[in-house]
Amino acid sequence: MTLDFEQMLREVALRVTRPRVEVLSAVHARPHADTDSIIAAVRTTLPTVSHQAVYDSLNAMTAVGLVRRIQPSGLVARYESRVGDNHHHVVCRSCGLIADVDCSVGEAPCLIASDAGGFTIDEAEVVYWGLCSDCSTPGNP
Amino acid sequence: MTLDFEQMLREVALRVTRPRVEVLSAVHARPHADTDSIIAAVRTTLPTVSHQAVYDSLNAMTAVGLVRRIQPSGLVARYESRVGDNHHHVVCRSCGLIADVDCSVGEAPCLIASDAGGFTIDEAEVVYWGLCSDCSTPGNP
DNA sequence: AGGTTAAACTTGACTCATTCCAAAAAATGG
DNA sequence: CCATTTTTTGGAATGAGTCAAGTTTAACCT
Repeated sequence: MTLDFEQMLREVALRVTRPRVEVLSAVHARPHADTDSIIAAVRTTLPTVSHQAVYDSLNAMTAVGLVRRIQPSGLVARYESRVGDNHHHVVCRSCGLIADVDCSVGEAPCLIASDAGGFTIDEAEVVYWGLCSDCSTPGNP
Repeated sequence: MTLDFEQMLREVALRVTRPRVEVLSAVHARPHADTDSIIAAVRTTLPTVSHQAVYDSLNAMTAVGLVRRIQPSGLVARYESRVGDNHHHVVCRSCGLIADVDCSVGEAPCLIASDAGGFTIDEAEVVYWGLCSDCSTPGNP
């Protein structure tokens, strides 16, 4: 499995380093994890990584589109490996759980290709807010 | 004009204080302003307000729906007075300029009433990313 | 009106995610 | 395998936002 990730890094012209491989692996293993969780996960196999190396890796991989950063209002940044498609997210207001949602209105790109107010739009980001099934069960405020 | 804002505060059962009136006025005067700008604006007429009072006012007014907080990924919180309708925002990747966009796909609530993956959704938040007309002019990266 | 009380405000310290920095280490390319 | 360039390290810094103790004030009551 490690080879997979090395390959993916090379394909986007990023140098292959242990921290990057482990970070990429961690993001694949736990979708929607925040930076702290990823640092913790990486340290189980690579105990000495600095938090900075993880931040750098995540930024570099986000920049080339290997991973995707999601950051709903008021929450810390989270990362996922599902990239390239056009899915969105549901966030639980109570516990912060995030789940994927496929684009439901309109077709694939979910994007206004035209410009609005002179803006040239290249991405539409949708966040749905609500309660997950656990939190909407009677008894949880 | 001051009376207007006092009235609005009373209608939502918030105590009428100078800081609140001035904050509300500032949010109306400059849509999409961030907290710092609002603090600065309020201090032109009320030089001694603490930043905490402004934060508190904004939180209280956001909680009752008198103002709306918007917080695109990576940017600081911004506030606007246009509430109750269902408009969204375009954000310029280059300069951070924000403009309003009316709901364009689907009808008014822009909301999946059904539940996705067990979630009970109550709000759909859409952010369009791109470049404003100034920043997409040749010459600006 | 004047007193009472709960809500707001002030001040200043503090948190915490994220970034900056300079030196040390490691990964490619020749 | 060595030189060059990029990463990683470790620690300090930044900055939006929050917390808490004590004081002030708006709103309610008679």
